[in-house]
Amino acid sequence: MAEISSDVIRGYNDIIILFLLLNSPSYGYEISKQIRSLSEDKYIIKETTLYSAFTRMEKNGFIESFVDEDMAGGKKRTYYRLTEAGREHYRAKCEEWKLTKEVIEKFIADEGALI
Amino acid sequence: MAEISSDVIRGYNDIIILFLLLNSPSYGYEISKQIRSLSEDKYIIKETTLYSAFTRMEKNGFIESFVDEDMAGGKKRTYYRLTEAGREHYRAKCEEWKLTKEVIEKFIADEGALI
DNA sequence: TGTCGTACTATGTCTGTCGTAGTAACTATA
DNA sequence: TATAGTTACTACGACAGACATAGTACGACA
Repeated sequence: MAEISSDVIRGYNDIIILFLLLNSPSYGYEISKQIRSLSEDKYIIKETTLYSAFTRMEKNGFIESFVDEDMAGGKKRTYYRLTEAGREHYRAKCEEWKLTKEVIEKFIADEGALI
Repeated sequence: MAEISSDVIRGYNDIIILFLLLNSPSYGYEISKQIRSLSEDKYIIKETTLYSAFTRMEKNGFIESFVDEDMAGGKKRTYYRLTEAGREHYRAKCEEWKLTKEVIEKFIADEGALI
């Protein structure tokens, strides 16, 4: 199965992660599984990429973290919730995506033209 | 007018440049103008990005350069032509694009869902 | 004479992604 | 009871494509 290279995805992890936070807070491991299943195994985000995206986006004010201390066994889990700025960032990124898509498609040759 | 940021485009300059070399050799300045006009001013590639892409893609065997020494005024111009490997690279990148598009669209919310 | 367009080259920086490694608790299986 | 697997991260360093800034040099045109 063909895989999507990292370079292609660069800059789109934001959209992907924020989408999964639109309706309710979530945490790293769950988001990673959701990306995998929603993309039907076509995109498997690297752990380091995901967690560094969290750090970056929190610094930018797009998400906020809170820790669930009361899990069984004393384990901790860090949740992230979308801020209003994050929602706006998501909207803007989606607009950008539409534009990008239009532009790139102008540089895709017809099947036949490729011999 | 909204502009496309570099991160969005990252990894797609290859497709864009190679597309413009599919039918005939060309050179930096012309390609840059063609990108601008074909995208209707929505994407203006940076000179340094373009020329470093040439260097990289020549190193990878996707394109070959030759110099036109006989221009009026003794000026030189470096042309690039697509190799067979470059054509294959272009094909592969287009396939990857289709996959990427499908995946990313799964993470784009409906207009209405965004309040 | 000076500005604009053409056609690049050089050098260094930034940043999102990735590779590698490690920690630590719980859970199912043999 | 041992051990492999899953969950849930953190730390650190490296890579590479894109970018900022600057400079070179020729021709055309006013």
